[in-house]
Amino acid sequence: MDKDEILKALAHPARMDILTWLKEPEAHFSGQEHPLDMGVCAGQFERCGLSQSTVSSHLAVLQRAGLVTTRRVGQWVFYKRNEETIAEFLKAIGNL
Amino acid sequence: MDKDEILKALAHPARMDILTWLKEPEAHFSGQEHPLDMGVCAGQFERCGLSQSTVSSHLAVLQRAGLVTTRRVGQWVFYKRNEETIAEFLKAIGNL
DNA sequence: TTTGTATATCGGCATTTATCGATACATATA
DNA sequence: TATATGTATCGATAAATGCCGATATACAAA
Repeated sequence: MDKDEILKALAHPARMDILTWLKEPEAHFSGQEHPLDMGVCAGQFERCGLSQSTVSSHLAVLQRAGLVTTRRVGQWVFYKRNEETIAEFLKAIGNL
Repeated sequence: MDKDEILKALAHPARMDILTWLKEPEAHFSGQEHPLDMGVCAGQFERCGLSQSTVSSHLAVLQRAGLVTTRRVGQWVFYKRNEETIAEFLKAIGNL
């Protein structure tokens, strides 16, 4: 758990949005073709208004920081929050 | 309380260090000439290894984000944590 | 094998950030 | 007033970040 890397990852509104959306997949990605318990398909996040390549890059930042996990299924990559790391981070930042 | 601005402010190790040091002034700035309840003198933070101008810039970022308050006394400027804003931020980030 | 779809990576560009030394500004003191 | 000290701002430069379109890669299906 690299706190500095996590803070840098959170310091962008699009990435914060993605993490927040992922907290309630049913509320934000109900239209997804695949079952939501597999995670949320990368392409779904293009709703933030950025290009596919930019979104992919933001997702990579979140993953490198350990804030999300990914799972490839066929041609798709599904994203989920990594609640363990997030909880660990929150505990650490809690006594800021 | 601008959460995004605060996250950006926190996303630099030197600024995190400064905020952390300010949490326990007695532990980190006991050598200061002035009483610590006035705050910590700007120059004290040069111990992070950066130049005076760079440190001043980092302090300005923290202040703009509302994370610290300043008070000029004579030729010195004293810094204190802004616990209200920090608490508000922690509450907001708490349900990340 | 060819085509189509989803995602990642690459190259390029613009913007932002970090950093420093030099200088300006504020205040205290001689 | 002149000088010294602490802090902020300026100008320059390098590095990092964000963004896009184009291309590459992974996989599925025809």
